[in-house]
Amino acid sequence: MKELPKAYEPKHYEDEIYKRWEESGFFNPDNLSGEPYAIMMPPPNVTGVLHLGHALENSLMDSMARFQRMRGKKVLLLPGTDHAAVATQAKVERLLVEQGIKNPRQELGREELLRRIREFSEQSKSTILSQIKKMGTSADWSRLAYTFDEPRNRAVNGVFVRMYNDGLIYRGTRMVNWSIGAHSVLSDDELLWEERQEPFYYIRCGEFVIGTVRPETKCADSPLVVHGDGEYLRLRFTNKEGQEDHLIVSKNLFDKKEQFQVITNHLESQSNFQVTETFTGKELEGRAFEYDTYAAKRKFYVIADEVIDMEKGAGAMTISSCHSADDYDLAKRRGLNETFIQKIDFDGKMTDVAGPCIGMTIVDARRKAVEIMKEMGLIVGEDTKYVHRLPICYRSNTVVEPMVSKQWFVNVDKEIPGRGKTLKQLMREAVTTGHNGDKNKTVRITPDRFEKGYLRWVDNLYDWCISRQIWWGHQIPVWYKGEEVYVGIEPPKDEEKWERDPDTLDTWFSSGMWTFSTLGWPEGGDFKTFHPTGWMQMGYEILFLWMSRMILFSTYVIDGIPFRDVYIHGMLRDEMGKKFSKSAGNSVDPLDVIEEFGTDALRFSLISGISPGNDARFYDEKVEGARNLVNKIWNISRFILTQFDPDGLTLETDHTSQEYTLADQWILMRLNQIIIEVTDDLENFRFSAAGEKLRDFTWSELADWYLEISKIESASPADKSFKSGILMYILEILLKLWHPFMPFVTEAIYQQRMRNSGILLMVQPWPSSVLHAGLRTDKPASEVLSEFSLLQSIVTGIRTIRNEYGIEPKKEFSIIIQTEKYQVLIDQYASIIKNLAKVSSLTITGTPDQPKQSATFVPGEGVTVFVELSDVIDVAKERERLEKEIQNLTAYVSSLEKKLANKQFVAQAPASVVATERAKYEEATAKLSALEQQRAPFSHF
RNA sequence: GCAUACGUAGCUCAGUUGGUUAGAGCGCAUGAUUCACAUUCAUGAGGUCCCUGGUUCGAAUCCAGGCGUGUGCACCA
Repeated sequence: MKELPKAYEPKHYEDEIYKRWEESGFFNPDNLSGEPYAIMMPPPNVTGVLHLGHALENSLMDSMARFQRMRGKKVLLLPGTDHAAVATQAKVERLLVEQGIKNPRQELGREELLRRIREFSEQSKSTILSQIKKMGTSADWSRLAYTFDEPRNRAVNGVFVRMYNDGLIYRGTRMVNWSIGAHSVLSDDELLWEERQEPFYYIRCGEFVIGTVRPETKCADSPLVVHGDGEYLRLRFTNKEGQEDHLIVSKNLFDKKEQFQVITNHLESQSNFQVTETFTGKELEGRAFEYDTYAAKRKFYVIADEVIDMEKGAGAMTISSCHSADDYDLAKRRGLNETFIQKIDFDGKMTDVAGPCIGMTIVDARRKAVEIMKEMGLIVGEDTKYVHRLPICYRSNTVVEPMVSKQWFVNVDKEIPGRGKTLKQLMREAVTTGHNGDKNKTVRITPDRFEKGYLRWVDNLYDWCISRQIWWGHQIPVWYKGEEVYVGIEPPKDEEKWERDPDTLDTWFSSGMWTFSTLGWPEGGDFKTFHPTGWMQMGYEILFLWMSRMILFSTYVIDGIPFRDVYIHGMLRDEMGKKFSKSAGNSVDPLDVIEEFGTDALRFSLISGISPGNDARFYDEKVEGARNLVNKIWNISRFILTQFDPDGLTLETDHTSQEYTLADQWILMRLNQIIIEVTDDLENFRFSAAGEKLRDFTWSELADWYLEISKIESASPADKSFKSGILMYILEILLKLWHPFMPFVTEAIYQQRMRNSGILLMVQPWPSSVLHAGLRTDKPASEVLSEFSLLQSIVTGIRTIRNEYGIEPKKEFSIIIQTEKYQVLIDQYASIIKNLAKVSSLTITGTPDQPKQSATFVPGEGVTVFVELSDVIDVAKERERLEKEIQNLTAYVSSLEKKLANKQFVAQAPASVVATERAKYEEATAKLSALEQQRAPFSHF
């Protein structure tokens, strides 16, 4: 075997290996056989760059894909990107503005702007895709999809038309969320809520006092609304000018001294408010008066309605039907048609009802309106500590305004013709009873606690607003000619006479079909083979945005579920637990990490120490640890491949049971257990647990013990040749087990092992849990394991004493092991003990004599070890050491004694538990008495 | 307000249906270096499993209450 470098250098292998995998064709399931198994890559934004979240997702999905592929499945990991409608258009528009194009939509027009966005995203697409390749993702690039390409457009239009014909899609005027930054409507689920402190103004309106954080909208409000059962007070006071004045406020506000103080202070009219009249809201209803707003003189009248919350503000409000969801509902309900006055336009500018504020932005208008109202004496109070939450556009990061507009919606509550169910019910069924009550068509969510949240979300769902006033996206397949409406996949015949709806569809409308639109639906082929997909993973933040829509479309369109399993992962945070973000300056570029530590190290550090649905921290030390592990695997392999003969005996054919040493049997049994456990963990998505078990086996058992022992047990050429067979066997399995986690290093080693013969590890069969037929032993596994563990205890016990007495490592000493039961065993493996513990002479005796000047320990029942220390023995120290051990053991024994003396325990606990406890007790007692015997001589000192 | 998750060693976290003298990695301490690996090895110190009560023969684990932290939803004149 040729020389291998001392340390694994990822850079020398990764790109080359990836190329080989790609060229092999095994990323493409057409070249694989077996049961189909598909994983759809959650498509990253086409304009995005790889971040840690992608890195985590790629690690997870690729580990799963590789595991399933090795298990003999026909695995399709389908890659793709998302056109991310609003986000992308907003991003490109921002860039264009920076380049001096003030209003890109106006200046460039639809076609040209689309061309620019397309150009930008095509360029960007290759970046993210090549970055995904760096992660080692074993995706089938020949099936690369894009949410905004032709096949996906056909699917989107087809589904839209079908839903329209089923009456599930309708057009209506509604209060919607308007993002001024994105210049588009958003669905409820696209809002982020941000807490802000903004002044809350008490404004007079005639004698009435209303409260608001939006004084700029108080230019054209009417009527004034009070609660019918609310109590209101008319207060008399002396104003700044020293004149008598009146205000009507809710009793609630007046009684809340701290709140009312805001008004008192403002009017500089301390404590001389006198209640002159009291009314209920009903009594006030119908009053009419004229009053000046900051913009114009207006007529007001009073109505009473239960929408008013007496606990809030002043217990009275005026209506802004076009700019508040509650007001809109109220106005609709009460038929207050004259209140639909638009004060803010879709660019976020004040309209011509705003008087002095016409054309101003909301922020400017607010400042100006307050200024004017202050001069007019309309502002009677200002609560500067008011905190409320504002909806923010998740894409453009600007405040979202409630606005009234005509939009397209998906009706989630309408019964689907011929199905007897609503979309809501379909979404519910898929995770509860199974689609159409079929248990085999159930989406299983891991961890299952997210199921509750999902169901609650489904139950509270309102119609989904799917139209967007942007150009970058699937244009709605609807044409208008006067009052006529045409909806179809193909344009109407005399197309030029029709006008197409300029709006596009919500990006989630297309990504919701991702599991089947990517498979050529409705044409078939791949769709038939791979749907429903096997596994999907995503962060909990897009559970509602994406998962729910995939379930909606799958169940409605293709009458099935989109995937059998969905694994929800948490978010990655920095060392301090903060979110990664560019603005916080803590972002980590996965490519930098790969450059420094290698892809395998990055992948393993992302996957270990995490649990589904919970956030995890990511920091350098974690990657360093993973890098060290990668290197350890490299060196284990280097040792085996360079020190032993790869072409010698094989375990499969040349080994017979008698030749196996205890260590051989032990490591093979442990390996067998690890195969079973790791397979089970991966089948149940316990990536972290699987990784930890493998790490522990690889490092603490294989490297630290078995490889060390194999050096000792390979003294003769025959023994060495025998060992080679075992080591090659273990190495091959080890590489396979590690492959899903660390595809590059394992493949690199495998290529060395196979002498670059072109055989790829990535398609080798996953190790089976059955012990190799070559290993036959009369001993049960438990006996092998416990015997080996005794040897380990003897070795570590000696090392401990050596350390405690500060004996130089080079100094060899003699030990005596007193045992009846294990004489043969210890004698047989004396050389291991001597080598690993650096012991020059080892005597085994059956007689319980204690040599003088020695330290003692009991590694297990029936064995006592004496370490001869002659001149270095420190009697006091030795006595103390033994004393401490005995104390520990005594406490342990007595706790077991108590347990076993408990009749209820013996009677009620399962027999196996009682037996285990009894065995523990017996062993501990035996150890204890052995130790006490050793202490006796010391007690004289 | 409602919901949900979390609270275990100095730090980051495991601990799968109740049965361990409660674990790992990192960090720390002591010592080792030609012989696969200092990206290494050996050894060690370090825990009121947030608190209180309950269920049970038995609780880090189940239940109730409390405290603390995070997140989602709701409210949003």
